[in-house]
Amino acid sequence: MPKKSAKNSAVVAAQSEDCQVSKLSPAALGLMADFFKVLSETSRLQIVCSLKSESKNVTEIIEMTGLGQANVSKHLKMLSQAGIVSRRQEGVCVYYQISNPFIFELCDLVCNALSI
Amino acid sequence: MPKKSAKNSAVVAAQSEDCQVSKLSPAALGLMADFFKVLSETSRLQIVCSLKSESKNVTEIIEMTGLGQANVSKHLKMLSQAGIVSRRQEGVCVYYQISNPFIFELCDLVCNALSI
DNA sequence: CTCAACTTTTACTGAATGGCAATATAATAG
DNA sequence: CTATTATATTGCCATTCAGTAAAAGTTGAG
Repeated sequence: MPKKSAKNSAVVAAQSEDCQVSKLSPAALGLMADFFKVLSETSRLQIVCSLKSESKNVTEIIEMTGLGQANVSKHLKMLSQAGIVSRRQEGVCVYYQISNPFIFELCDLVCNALSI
Repeated sequence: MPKKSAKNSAVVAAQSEDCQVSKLSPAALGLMADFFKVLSETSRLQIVCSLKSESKNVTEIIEMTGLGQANVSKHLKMLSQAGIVSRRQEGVCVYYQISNPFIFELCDLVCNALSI
């Protein structure tokens, strides 16, 4: 089983033992902490959820979430820098989409663990 | 009917459809955000990792992580309130242990996704 | 070109929080 | 009882950051 093919699905990778958090250096844990931090705000989770079914432009995200325009723009920048969403410009509109559906698997995992 | 053969881990929960993050109310997303926030600090991840193999008392955690005493105490309180660790007193010592090993599956999932 | 629509950036404020030192509390030994 | 060890709490400071309004930047239409 080559690692390279396993990387296609984050879940598969988790079931193999390529990486174990308990072996990481504090610096590596910092990267992981940064990732969790991006998901640690309700507004950003709302934005992620609004992109579940299809890509949307900023105005559509604003309408779906009810968040302020400047706020959505900043959150999208953070989500983009974290690799969670990707950006695509079409004319005057900018569309965002989920980069890796792994994020929904992760959230559903937590959702079930918390029995929300 | 499960898609694939048995997988006896929290991943199974993610593959079933008990809960989907995309259907949650903002309030429910807030609970999830709070959970991620607990994991969004390097120090707390260090503490969690120090408890991977066995339960430890506060002094042992301080020694393993190199963090300050007051800090460790506060972080343990947060981890405890989040249900990630549990507390057990033995004489003058207080031992903490991971409440649910699910947390390591979660972290390993992220660890692989980030290719750390 | 100008104008309008869409998005990003900047400047600001208030709230939350990590780390630290000092103090307080708890349990046990002597 | 007092002393010691272990843990928890409090007060303070510096930093981070979500939210907002205003300004700036970008794109396409006419």
